[in-house]
Amino acid sequence: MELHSLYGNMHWWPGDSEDEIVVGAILTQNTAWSNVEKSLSRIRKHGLMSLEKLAGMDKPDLIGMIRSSGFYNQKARTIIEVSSRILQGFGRIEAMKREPLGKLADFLEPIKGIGQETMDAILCYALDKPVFVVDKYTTRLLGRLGVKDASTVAEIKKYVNNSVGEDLEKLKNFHGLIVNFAKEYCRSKPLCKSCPLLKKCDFGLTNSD
DNA sequence: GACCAGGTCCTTG
DNA sequence: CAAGGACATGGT
Repeated sequence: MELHSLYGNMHWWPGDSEDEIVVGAILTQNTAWSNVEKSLSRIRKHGLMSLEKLAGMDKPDLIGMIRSSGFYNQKARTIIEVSSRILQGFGRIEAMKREPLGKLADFLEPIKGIGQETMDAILCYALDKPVFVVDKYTTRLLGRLGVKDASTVAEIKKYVNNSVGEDLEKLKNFHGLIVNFAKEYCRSKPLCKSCPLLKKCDFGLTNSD
């Protein structure tokens, strides 16, 4: 709620297509978004920004394009693997969206290189499933705000679901707001003490959202 | 030069 | 299950 008033609405997750969101979700693992953007535009420029094209790429070629995002060996492998599995299992993202959340989670979960957060990001932002994405910022923020019953990822999800329910747009928005907020105020590990929001939120976030 | 970024996997105790 | 290391580039 507080964050909302500061930044307003946003659809969030940069990316023109669902395919690009999937790729971005993998590339951004422990990596600054500015580095990810370079990789994405390189892929786009070569006309390869589709799961179909990516699935058929040679790993060295893909590595050449995503080098700036770091961890390029694992990420290239993951991108190719995810792309070909989706292609084989569903044909394309559109078809995937019609499947139930549980089935999609079971499909994504065993893929190497797709961890909890990446999976949630794909489910939420590419597949429109009502899942709240918990990242390092979220844990830190709620921790700093003194939300005690929300110290594990699972607890945080439950906590957020209690306040925003299954409203897809709100879930998308809330994670986006946290990331934006964090980028401005939370450069260092302990959340910035001079942040105006945190002062207010010692009351705010805990019981509204 | 050190530290960090919208993590994940694998190995140890 | 918690902790520790590896993976890697680019910005401050």
